[in-house]
Formats: sequence, structure tokens, C-alpha cells
Amino acid sequence: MSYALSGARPIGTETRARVMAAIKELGFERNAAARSLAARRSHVLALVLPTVAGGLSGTLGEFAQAASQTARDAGYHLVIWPFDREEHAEVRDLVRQGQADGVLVMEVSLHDERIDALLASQVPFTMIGRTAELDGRSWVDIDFERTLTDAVDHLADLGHTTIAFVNHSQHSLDTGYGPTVRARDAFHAAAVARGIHATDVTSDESPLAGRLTTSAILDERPETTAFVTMNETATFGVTQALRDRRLRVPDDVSVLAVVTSPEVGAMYHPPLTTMRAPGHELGRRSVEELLAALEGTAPREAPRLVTCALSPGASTGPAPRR
Amino acid sequence: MSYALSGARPIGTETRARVMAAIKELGFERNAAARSLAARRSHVLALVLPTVAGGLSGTLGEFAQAASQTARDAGYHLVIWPFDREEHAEVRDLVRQGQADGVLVMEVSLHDERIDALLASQVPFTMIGRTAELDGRSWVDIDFERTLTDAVDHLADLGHTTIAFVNHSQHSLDTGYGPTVRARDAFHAAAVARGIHATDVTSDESPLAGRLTTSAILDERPETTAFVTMNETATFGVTQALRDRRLRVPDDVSVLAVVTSPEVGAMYHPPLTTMRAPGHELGRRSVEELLAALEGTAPREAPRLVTCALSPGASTGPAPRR
DNA sequence: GCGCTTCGTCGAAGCGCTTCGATGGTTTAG
DNA sequence: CTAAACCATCGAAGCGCTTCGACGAAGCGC
Repeated sequence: MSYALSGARPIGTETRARVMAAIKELGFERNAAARSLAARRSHVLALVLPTVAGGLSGTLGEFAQAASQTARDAGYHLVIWPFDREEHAEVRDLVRQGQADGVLVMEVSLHDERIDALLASQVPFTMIGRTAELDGRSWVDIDFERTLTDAVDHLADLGHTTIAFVNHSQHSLDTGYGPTVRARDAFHAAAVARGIHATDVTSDESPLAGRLTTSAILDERPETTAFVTMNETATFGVTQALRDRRLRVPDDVSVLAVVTSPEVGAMYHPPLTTMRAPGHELGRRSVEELLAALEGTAPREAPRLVTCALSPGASTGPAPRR
Repeated sequence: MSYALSGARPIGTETRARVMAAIKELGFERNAAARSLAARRSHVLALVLPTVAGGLSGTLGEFAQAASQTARDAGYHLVIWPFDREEHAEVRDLVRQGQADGVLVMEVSLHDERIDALLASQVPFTMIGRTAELDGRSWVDIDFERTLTDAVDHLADLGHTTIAFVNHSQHSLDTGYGPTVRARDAFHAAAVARGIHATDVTSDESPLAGRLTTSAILDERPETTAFVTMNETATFGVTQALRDRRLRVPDDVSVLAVVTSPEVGAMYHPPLTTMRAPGHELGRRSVEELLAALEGTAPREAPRLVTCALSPGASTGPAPRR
């Protein structure tokens, strides 16, 4: 019977039809536990992410959607399994106990204990993001270098010469959160390449922090005419600070929000120009990577770095003449 | 051995200690599939929600967090299982195949096919929200009646006499989405009770829709001095429309966002006064309900309706003197 | 026509647990 | 002092599948 469904061995066409008919008639359902036990495979992929509590951005939704679909097409279930960052052991045990066959790990930092635990136990996993060390690790990530370069180019092309970058929190920088570190470095490299006066600051993930930070930048460098932000929550504060000072967007100051979703950009007035986080692509690719590792098939060579595309809004424009 | 872990039968203290030691030494892990097969119980609760794609609000994060913790304390895993709304059969089969023991269903509408499918298959479930019919169904929900009453009272106490309510989309109303229907009715009842001039409108979930809607209200009823909103995304448009008309918040117009999170309120300037969605409480209660159904224990009498508490911001104030 | 491979089917052996009945040692009540 | 009651442990029977080996029935070339 098993063969009729899986096709692992040749089966007579008529026999298969009879099996199918019987299944339908009796309302038969294959028992997942028995299946997993006998086949040593749960057909479950766990998407673990620390503390869903922060709220899942639109990007995560897109990601999950695409990942789920990709998994389903391959005969797997994708489930989102909430874990705190400290629960390395629990994440690892998911697979060791056979609850899941492999793990997608989000919010990876450059040195991530969860990854160490997974490696030590030989648990199949794929990182969304990258640790500093990459040997023997499967991953996909946003191309921050490219994204920040494109962002700076976009603004430089518009004539801006002094650009500020509002990054994630100082804490994320200190703890080696990949995106924060990579974006900062890429921003500076791009600024140098274009001869831009660059300022970069970190900001906590709150509108208030973004407002204060922005205000401080404007005090210190009043010649700043463009902001690149990579901090959805703080961006709300950035625009508030500009409004406080009667600076018009985009006439006086341009704002470009990177690694975010246009939906968030639409919450502003005028709608923000953004560089959209490629949630969909990332979700699909990450599952492909993981499945390749699971099924031992050679990971078909596909780019692991995905870029953010510019999504035009109305918040960037030519630098004002002074 | 099983008994040593589960305590289902008396076990010598010393024997248990020996078992534990051996387990630790050998790095033994109970196999989930075998466990499920033998015990006919997966110890998994599935939180199904349609199209995560919309992005998971902070409230959902809170909910998941609390639900996950409650489940864990009872020896269950809570997993988030993304499904489209149309996939009733798949949701049902999760339990029939033994992938999960029970289901938490979010975003329930008054007539929900998913619920019909679950009922027909005798699958244990708890609804977050309510169908029109409630017989033999386990549920928890936000107390929209109470919340809207409190909202209207809050504004009436401040002297407002003309209040507009910005609800979810017309589509959600037409398809019988419980919150939309209940909130509208409750708003009107509360307005009548306080002798308030009430307007209610629906708005698509977009800032632009919110802006246009608000603009229309102000054209039609310029004497409106307060807005109650229950549409996180559209609320962004509401404040934009007020700003367009040089109306100050809260001096000229008050805004009260209900069933939302203070974090979202903080994205505005001034920070919005909100009535916070009780995600945490809802998550805990819903798992309790489901477990009671699963384990056949009498559902300890606890309120199924949870209220939204007022979280003071700076967007509501006394009605302006005219 | 005979041995050869190929195809389709059947039967049976586990997968690693939980659970139940049986066993024997120990305590308590009559 | 004996019968009943209790406690702790052992052994074995599945749970419902997958997978493998074996077997008969065809198909092939010489």
C-alpha cells in the first residue's frame, strides 16, 4: 500500500487505482506518527525564531508564506516554532527527538550559540543570515553590501553629498548581529566610493529613539540632506524629527528606508521610498537549501545572497540647492 | 522506563534516579514519533492562521508567546501552522493524521467553513473569536462590546458629542467577520446610551483608505471632534488626514485606537491613546480551553471574554469649545 | 525451449515507545 | 499468624506504518 502512494517501487496502474478508491471510500488517513517512526523522517521543517513577541513584520509573513509553499511542494510541512534565543538545547532536541527533520534558523548573529549547538549535534539546518564562520553551514541572506551600495548610489545620483545612516540598535552591533555590522560597513564603503560625507548612528528600535537620534544628527551636521534607515520602528521617529524642524520630505531632506516592506513605507506621508526586503525569495531559497541538505542531493548552485529592490515612493528627491 | 519519566505509576525514588542518570549519560532522547504512535497523542497543538502574509502584528506575537508558554507548561508544543483560509481540509487532517492533537483557530468569522469542517470530523479545537453559533464550541474572544463602550465613555467623559468610528473593511463586514460586526453594533449602542452623535465607516486596511475615509467624514460632519479607530493600518491615514487640515491632536480632534498595541500607538506623534488588545491573556486562555477539551477535564470556569485596557497616550483630550 | 532478467505483489520484520497484566516482595489489618 | 492490600519491577503486546526479501508471472535473446 505504501508503495502505491509513494511510488518507491513499480506498481500496477490498476492496483494503484483500486488502492486509491479504497482509501477514498474508507476515509483513510495515513497516521503521521507511524509514518515517521517507520521511515525515520517526520516530514516537518521547523522555522525557529526567537521571541515572536516583537511582532512579525510583513517581511516575515512573506517569508513564511513562500517557505511554507516550497516545503509543501516537496512533501514537507513547514511549521513556525517559537523559541527564545536561549533555548539552544530545545531547538536542537526538536530534531534529535524526531519532531522535525531540519531547522531554519532566523535572526542569526555572527556568533550564534544556537548554531553551535546544532552543529555539535549534526542537526541539519539552514541559516537565514550568516554567522562569521561559514564552513559547512547552509545559509541564505540578504545582500547588505549590494543593498547599501544601491541606496547610497540612488541618493548620490540625486546630488546628495551628506548622508546619514540610521542603523539598528547599538546592542545589536555589540552582540554581533550580522545585518547591523554588514550594513554599517557597506554604507561606509559605498560612501567613500562616491565621495559622500557619511554619518552612521545606531538607534534603539523605538520611534522615540529614532527621533532623538535624528535630532542629534541635524544639530551636529545641519548640512545632512538624506537619511538611509534600516530600522523600521525608528524610522517613524526620523520623520517626526524632520517635521519638528519644519523640514519637508523630500524637498529639504530625502529619506530612504532599506530592508523593509513597501507596506510599511505606505504608512508615511509622503509614502517612503524603500528597498524592499526580499522575503519571498529568501523563504523559497532557504527551504531549497535545507531540503538539499536533508535529501543529500547536491545543492543546485543558486545564489545565496538576495538583493533588495528599490521600490519608488515619494520620499527621495534631488538634493536642495543651498 | 516510561513510568519513571511520566510518573503514571509509582516508582522507587532510587530507581528513578538511576534511570535519570543513565539517560543523561547516554544522551538519550525519547523518540517523538514512537511516543506519539504508542500513546496516540502527538503533544502538539497547532495554531492555524490564514495567510501570515499580511504580517503578524505585535498582538499576535504576544498571543503566540503566551500560548506557547502555557502549552509548554502542560507538556505540549505549540506550533504555528500557516494555512490559507480555503484549506479547511488540510487543517482538519492535521489532527486526523495525528500531526497535532488539537487546533487553535484564529481570525474566525461568524460563519466559518474551517469550523464546520472541524466539527464534522470531531476534531478538538478552540476558536480565537466566535462564530455566530456557539453550541458545543470552545472559544475565547475580545470583549468588543465592553471595549467600545469604554471607548465611547472615555471620549464622552471628555466632553465629545460627535464621534466617528473607523472600522475594518467593508469586505470584512460583508463576510461576517465577528470583530467588525460586533464592534460596529457596540459602538452604536454605546453612543445611544451616552447621547452621542455617531458616525461609523468602514475602511480598507491601508493608510490611503483611512485618509480618504477620514477626509470624507470631516467634509460631511465637520463638527466631529473624536475618532475611534479599530484598524491599525488605516489609522495611519486618519492622522494624515487630520494633519492635512491643520487639525491638531488632541487639541482639535481626539483619536482613540482600540484593539491595538501601545507599540503601534508609539509610532505616532503624539503617541496615541489606545485600548490594548489583550494578546497575552487571550493566548493563555485559549490554550487552557483547548487542553480542557483534550484531556476531558471540566473546563474550569473562567471568563471567555477578555477586555482591552485603556493605555493612556497623548491623543485624547477635552473636546474643544466651539 | 531454457535460463535470464524485469515487473508486480505478498508477507513479515521491525521502527521505539506506552501500557497492561503478572510477579514477587513488603506492609497492614484482623 | 494469615489473608488481604499495596508497592515496585519485569516482560510482552501492540501502536500503524515503511521497507526489504522472496516469490510467481511475464518478457527477452539464443
